[in-house]
Amino acid sequence: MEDIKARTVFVPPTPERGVADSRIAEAGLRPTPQRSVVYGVLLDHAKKHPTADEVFMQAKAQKPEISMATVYNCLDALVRHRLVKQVHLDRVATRYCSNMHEHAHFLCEVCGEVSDFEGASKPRSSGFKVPKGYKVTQSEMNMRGVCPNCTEKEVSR
Amino acid sequence: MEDIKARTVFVPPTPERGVADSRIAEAGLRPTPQRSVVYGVLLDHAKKHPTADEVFMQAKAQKPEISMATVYNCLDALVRHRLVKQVHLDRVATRYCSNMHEHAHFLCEVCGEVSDFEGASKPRSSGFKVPKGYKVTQSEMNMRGVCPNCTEKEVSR
DNA sequence: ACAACATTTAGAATTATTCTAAATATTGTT
DNA sequence: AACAATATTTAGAATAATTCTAAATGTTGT
Repeated sequence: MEDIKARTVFVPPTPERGVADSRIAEAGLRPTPQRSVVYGVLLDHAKKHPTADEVFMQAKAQKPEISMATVYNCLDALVRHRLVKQVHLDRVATRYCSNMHEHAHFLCEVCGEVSDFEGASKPRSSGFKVPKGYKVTQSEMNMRGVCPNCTEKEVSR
Repeated sequence: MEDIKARTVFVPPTPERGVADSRIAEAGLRPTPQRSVVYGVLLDHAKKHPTADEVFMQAKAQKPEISMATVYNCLDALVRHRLVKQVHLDRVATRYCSNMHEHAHFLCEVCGEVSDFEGASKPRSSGFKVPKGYKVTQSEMNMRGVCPNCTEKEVSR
């Protein structure tokens, strides 16, 4: 039997490589083709919060020689240079997010979809008292529950 | 050297098993010896935010036959019944926390220590606008940075 | 006492992530 | 341009966290 997934991998309309490259450079990173592709995938799929594995598959569609190790290297570099955020929603794979605006993440426990909630995700704006002496450099606010879609389905059962 | 405390004060080798058991029962879970030990470990080490592996080691000290699979089973049951929270701070092991008061977690990127910050960690109290239709059942606020101890050390280098 | 069901167990299997060492690419220096 | 120093990428092995499986044990309700 044929592997359908192999045919149906979503290949995005060539992302704005230029934007990716210049942001990578601005952030003080060398804009290698691999970083460019990895960051491009994240910019294109900002709403999807892909895992490293998903990024790898997308990146491979654009650059077949890319390796998983490189994807991890690039993701780490992008995270260290504040172009990308890690999202730690549960015990399984870390997700990545190129939306650097202040926002929180919501995981639907029924369908598994991740959504962005705009609003205060930083300690100050969310009314957090950071004890004296602590230097906070990053923060993430995560929620879980049921999304509107799944609530509807549950009710109508 | 003699242990004075051992003669003068009752130092329980295990936590208040009774407290653990009754809370487990209240939560609607059958209070098995394993769940009791696992929850007891978390109650005793609330400040330490141990990983499943660390819980396993502590639990084994009290109940040598306990298995890793059981520790995961118990942790999952405790989490599902809202006696314990998972803390997803980074790409490595999930941590567990028996402090169910509203609070956030802070990870020091230098020493790796995890601290609790009291304050608003729930969407409402932290001024979050949860979009209409979303049902939020759990939330966690996590921060990273440098703790006072490590800031001091860095400065004096 | 018995059936139905829940929990525990050891160990295998799976999955995510990190490591390693060699190959390749880039940068700065002459 | 040639060369050394440095950074990045690569494949694959290694490790670590978590999940799965099937059998054994324990519990509950009748």
